[in-house]
Amino acid sequence: MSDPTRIPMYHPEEIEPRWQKRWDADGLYEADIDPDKEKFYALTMLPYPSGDLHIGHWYAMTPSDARARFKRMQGYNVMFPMGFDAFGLPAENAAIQRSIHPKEWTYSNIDNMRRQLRSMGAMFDWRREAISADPEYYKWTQWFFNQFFNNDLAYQKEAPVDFCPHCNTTLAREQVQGEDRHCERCGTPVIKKDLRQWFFRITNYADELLDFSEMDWPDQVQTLQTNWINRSEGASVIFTTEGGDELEVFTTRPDTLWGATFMVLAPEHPLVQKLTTAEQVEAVAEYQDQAKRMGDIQRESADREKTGVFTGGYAINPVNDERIPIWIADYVLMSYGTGAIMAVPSHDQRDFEFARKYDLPIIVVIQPADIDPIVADDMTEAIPAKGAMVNSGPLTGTPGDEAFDKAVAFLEERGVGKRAVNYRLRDWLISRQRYWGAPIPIIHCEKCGAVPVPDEDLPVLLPDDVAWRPTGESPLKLHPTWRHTTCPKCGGKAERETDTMDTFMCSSWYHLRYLSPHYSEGPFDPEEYNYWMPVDIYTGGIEHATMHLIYTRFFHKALRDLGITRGKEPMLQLRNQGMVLGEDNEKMSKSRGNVISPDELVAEYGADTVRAYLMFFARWELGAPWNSSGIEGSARWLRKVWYLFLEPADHAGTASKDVIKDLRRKVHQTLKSVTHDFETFSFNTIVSGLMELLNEMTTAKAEGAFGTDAWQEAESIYLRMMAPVSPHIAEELWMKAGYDYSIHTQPWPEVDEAATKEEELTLIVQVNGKLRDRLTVPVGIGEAEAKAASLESENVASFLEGKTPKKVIYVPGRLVNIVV
RNA sequence: GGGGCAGUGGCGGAAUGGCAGACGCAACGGACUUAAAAUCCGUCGGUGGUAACACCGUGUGGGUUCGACUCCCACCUGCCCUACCA
Repeated sequence: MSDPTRIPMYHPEEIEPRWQKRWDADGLYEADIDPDKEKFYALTMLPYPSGDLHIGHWYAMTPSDARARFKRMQGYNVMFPMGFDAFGLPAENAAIQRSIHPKEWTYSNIDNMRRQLRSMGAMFDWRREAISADPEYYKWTQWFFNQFFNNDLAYQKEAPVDFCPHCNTTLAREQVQGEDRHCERCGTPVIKKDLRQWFFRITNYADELLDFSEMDWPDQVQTLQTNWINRSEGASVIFTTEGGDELEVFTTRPDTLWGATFMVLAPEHPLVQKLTTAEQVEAVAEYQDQAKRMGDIQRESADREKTGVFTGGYAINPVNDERIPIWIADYVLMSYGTGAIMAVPSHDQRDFEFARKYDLPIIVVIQPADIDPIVADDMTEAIPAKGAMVNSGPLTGTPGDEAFDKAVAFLEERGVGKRAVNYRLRDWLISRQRYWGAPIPIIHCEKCGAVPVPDEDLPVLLPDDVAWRPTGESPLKLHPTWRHTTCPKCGGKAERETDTMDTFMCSSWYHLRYLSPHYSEGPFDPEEYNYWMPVDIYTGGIEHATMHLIYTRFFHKALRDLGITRGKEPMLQLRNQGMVLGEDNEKMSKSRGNVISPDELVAEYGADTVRAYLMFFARWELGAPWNSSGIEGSARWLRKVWYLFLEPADHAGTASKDVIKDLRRKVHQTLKSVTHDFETFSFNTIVSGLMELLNEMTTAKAEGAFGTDAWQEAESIYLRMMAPVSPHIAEELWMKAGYDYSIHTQPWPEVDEAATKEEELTLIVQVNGKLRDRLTVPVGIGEAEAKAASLESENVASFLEGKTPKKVIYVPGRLVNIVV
């Protein structure tokens, strides 16, 4: 088909850099405020500068870019920025391994990745690039800390916190993962340490974070966040120890209060020492030691047999004044609720196991209607089902559906408890004992306490000359001079906070820095904010559901309450891509040797082919294993497109009216579906639709359509449809065809609805729902006509076997179903 | 233990409740070529049949419906999240 002597061959390696240079020089993708145009802020998660852009980045960003381009052609003023999340543990760990300064390592990686990102041919507006490790960026990260500190959203607290012994730093609860409770970054199981750390009051926003009503976010992310926050409704109840101390517990089952036969405290509970009697001191101390040694990993495995020790102390059950023993056991966690529970063995499985093991009394107080009368001594497991209250003093007989409310009312009347809500969400621990992060802008003064560095003194610069090897202490503490300063309040001798901030703090607001990355009057230029915010579409991986995506929502809401941002949510729409696995169907990793390098692919096929394949080869939200021969299909597609439009045809202009009509129909039908698929993120069917149209156009060309008006229309529409997918070849062919520069500033083509209409349709004829015949009939066929034609079909007759149809169902334009 | 997602040819996948398997990859047969690559034409879910065609077929079992890959219920398998959460 191709004759290289007549037309140039398709050489992406020549075309792509040429257009990238031209677009760059022309500022084609620079997005500025334009009050006459509707704005569209398209955001994709910024990469970590870990060295190389991997195929996962391309997979995430290419469709995001294509859709941003599509929106632009639709007439929106589209901003699509890019930057680097440059602080944090991985950069530092890698730097340690290689003995290079983290700064040097990070910034040389950024240079490399910026080059790789440019090779994608994406419409990033590089003027808006933001790098979180730049002082002009982290100045404002620190400023936000001050805002939080000054408004009681940041506080310091000594607490048992998660500590990664490999990374030598504390972690937020969200950054501890999996059954073995390992570090999100390095995979090492964490340990608990008692440390004084900085926290943000994200729990103030727990309820608001559960409200997704004004967002178009995937259900899955909403569910993950909802489960993570884990709101539970119940009651807080005040028990009193015999020593007169109040012992508050949280329960979701106030209706079982009369069945509480003992209490259990976490071994670390502050009241334990006071409660313990002389006889029990030794046993309690030993158990506490043991619990401390064991750590959370073993403690929290539910299948382990329950253990515990009696303190010797007693409490009074406030609903019936019963005297019940107080135990300690490691199945009660200090980090949830109040670190103390009332134990109702009859209706809670854990309490049941514990009671059986230590021979504690079991009293049945709930009798579900559909279960035989429960006898405590015969129970083999707890009965957690709701039901009518029994053995419950004045509330005995209360039906199951009223039990909760009545019990709470009873508590409130007596003044011993109240309705309460508890969350699993913990406050966000942001202190890190590492070097490569934004210093927490606090000065500790003996007289004045923790004093924020005045805003005008920001940024607190990270010193370069630091021994940044991790020791478990902040490296900044080891710097000879850095920490020594004077108190901004009293002028006395004082010391800087030496911990740095969690890098998730930097990434919680980067979408705001893109608005005006060099603005010096504030974190962002309000004028830019007013025009561009909120983010219209945010794309990225779902692994951030309970980390970045919850932090950034909190950040926005907290800032809104401080008058800095506006609106309920920062990102209106979210879509998550899946993962590209290795060809062996395993996660890509260097150790497995199954990593696919985008640089090599670009060198071999060109960026346009890689882009097209990434959009085509899987359902975007699911991902799939890589297939290195599959990409040949996309390469073939682009080659075919190239020759389709450039290679002259025999019999040009001789096409019949029918060929022209069919061509226009297919073009406009494809335009309709491609437009729809861009809107709905169905990227794979965009490419398959274009491939299908190519096949049809190849036939039409052979039938003489080349050179006709309809052909020219088809070409113009085809190139514009493919421009978001493969921007370089589209531009090249567009210019070769003699249209105006640039294809990427052209309007999205309009569907000619009339042209999409079929004249004939295939009428499906079914007998009892089974396909028996296909009839070609005119589109305007009436019901009676269609039914009659179907009944006349010979195939149908053979299946009717002379029986009379009971019913004939007609679906206009589709089918006739004959029921016998 | 709790929650979520997924299950369609050898593979990736397509299908507003209405022709299952579009499009592509791989494979096979053929054309072109000294040859290979590239390109082009054709076949390509299973069983039976020379064929026309018939029957079966979207993880399993039920249900709703004239009609189910699609909706509902239960289950199986895989992946992900979460977990003594009181």
